[in-house]
Amino acid sequence: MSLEMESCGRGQAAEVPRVPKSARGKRSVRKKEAQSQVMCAFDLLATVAGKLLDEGEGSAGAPALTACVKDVCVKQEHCDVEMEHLKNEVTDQDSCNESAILPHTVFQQSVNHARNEDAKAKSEDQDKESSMISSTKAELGSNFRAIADLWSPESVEAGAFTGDAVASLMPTAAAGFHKNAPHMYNLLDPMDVDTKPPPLVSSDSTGEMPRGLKGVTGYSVDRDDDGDKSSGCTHPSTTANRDFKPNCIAEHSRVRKPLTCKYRNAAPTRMHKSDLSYSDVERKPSFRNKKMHYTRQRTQRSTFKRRKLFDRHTVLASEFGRANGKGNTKVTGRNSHAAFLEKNKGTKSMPFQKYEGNNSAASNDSHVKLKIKSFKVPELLVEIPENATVGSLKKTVLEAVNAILGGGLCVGVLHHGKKVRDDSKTLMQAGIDQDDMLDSLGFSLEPNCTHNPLQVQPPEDISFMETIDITEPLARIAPADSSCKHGEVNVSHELALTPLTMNYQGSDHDSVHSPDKVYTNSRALVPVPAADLDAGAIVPVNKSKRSPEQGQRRIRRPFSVAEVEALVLAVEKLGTGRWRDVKLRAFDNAKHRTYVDLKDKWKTLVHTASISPQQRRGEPVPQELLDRVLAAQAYWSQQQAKLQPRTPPLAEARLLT
DNA sequence: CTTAGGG
DNA sequence: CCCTAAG
Repeated sequence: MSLEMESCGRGQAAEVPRVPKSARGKRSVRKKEAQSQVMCAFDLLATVAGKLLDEGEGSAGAPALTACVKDVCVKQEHCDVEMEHLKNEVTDQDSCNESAILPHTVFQQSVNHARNEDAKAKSEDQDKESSMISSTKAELGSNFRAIADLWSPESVEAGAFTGDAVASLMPTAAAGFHKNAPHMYNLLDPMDVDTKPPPLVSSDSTGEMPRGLKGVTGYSVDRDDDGDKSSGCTHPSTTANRDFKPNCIAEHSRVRKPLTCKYRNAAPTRMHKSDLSYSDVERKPSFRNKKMHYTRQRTQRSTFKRRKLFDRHTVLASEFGRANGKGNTKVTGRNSHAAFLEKNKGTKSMPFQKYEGNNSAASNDSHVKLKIKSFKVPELLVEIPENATVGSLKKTVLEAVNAILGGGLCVGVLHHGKKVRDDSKTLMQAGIDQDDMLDSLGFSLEPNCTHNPLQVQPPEDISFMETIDITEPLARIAPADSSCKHGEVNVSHELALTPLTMNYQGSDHDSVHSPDKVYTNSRALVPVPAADLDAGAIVPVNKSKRSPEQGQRRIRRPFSVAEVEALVLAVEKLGTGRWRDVKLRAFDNAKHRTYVDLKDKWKTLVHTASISPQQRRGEPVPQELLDRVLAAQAYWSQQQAKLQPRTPPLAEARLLT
């Protein structure tokens, strides 16, 4: 076994609960929404906890923060995905799972369509696997979501899952940031259904740039078009699937509609307080968040093509462990090794501890404190190259776990109870051999990876990365292609998460809930700024004046090169005046990143491209991209100008005639 | 809600 | 990123 270093390119991020700001202005509304979100979050957690308690699922003895590898085995091809169903369904599974799965299902379909015959067989396998993964995630998701939200609110959203499904079907793309381009996940091409005609160029009605553009700007539209549209299928810069036309996408939208409706209609059920579950919450978007994602409205009312059914309903987690951005977002050895991923499933058991709220003094203060001692993730199937490094092992496991919890966690490796910090060491060098894996290897879930081992990645995009970072799933496919040269390690273990302590209040949706505190006791775990909690929690209806709660400024999330690349691609095609479309097209899955953000980013990009490299700061953006930024900016500005002077294309055409 | 711009 | 004015 030799190794290859791989840093854990992922950090957790918890996003400060925030109501989509698009609805700026109406603070009162925002407040209310946040409030609702918090309430729901707590209700959920409470529900989950309650269920578990009822089923006496507590494994008091589970040592927190550690996991044991119970089983290691080498397998051939794909992992056997055992779809062991969760035993403790926390709630209305049907609707819950369904909603969680839909996205993938749809995605897969389109992806498969896109694939070529020769890839068909493989595709099916993968498809199957993805499917299972999706299901698994859905299941786990429904059960863990509430908790997971504590760490990573966004990643739990449907969008996050979607990415994986697609990713697993993706060919092993070349290295480079492209691979992560978010647009690749957007199979749903707004352009295909968008009724809004392109603003500038008539020939652009199909979302294509005028041919002439090529000459003018120097960038190829074709590349963009094909690569982009076939997104989930191929690397944008790859010419491979050029011929592939995104028809499936359009279909997609259509297909989605019914599903969406289904989902929406599934809301009606009854449900008691005790029944209140995640799904329940989900079904009440209106209640939780009146202003759904901005992309929603238009969509819903117009074509239903969107599938954004969930809103973020988290408010507990907060940002933490933010890497200071800057250059450390790079994942090394990214494409170097193939192998990976997981399969997991299993039952989850979360030992809870319930104890009366001491301060229940407050009259009807029905607080209930729940202490989650640990989480158990029964089975995780991990595939790693024989020459995997500790780092890659961590990453792999992390990814598997993230897949379950939705991200926001880091994985630590313990050997004989001792933390193995050097990620660059090979398992062997670290003294871990096959035999060891059976009994002396352990994993720990760490909320924050600020220490060297697990490289820190700015919380950045949990959701974004989650969705666009197809690296992982991709990797997983590789082995298959290479006829699985690598051994597959089937690791079955328990993962104990740091305990969580929080207060939870009854689920009176109409009342104000105010979690006292949410925290985990492990160092560095999601420190929740009081503000955040207060934000959603306390919404003094009368306190007209300051409500800084809400005011929390969103955490800063530097755009990664991948994002920039996606942005550039989208703008090249759509122009600079259609941010909403750009958003939909390239950042549909990035819950954060509003179109305003994109617009702002573009603004800065243009600026950045104009200044000398020395003056630039932050993660350096490839000059190539900057050049494209300028080209696109120039081009679209020109178009803009053209239209301005009351020179309708037609008129011009006539003139020419 | 979206855009466009200034802060 | 935030905030606003406009559409």
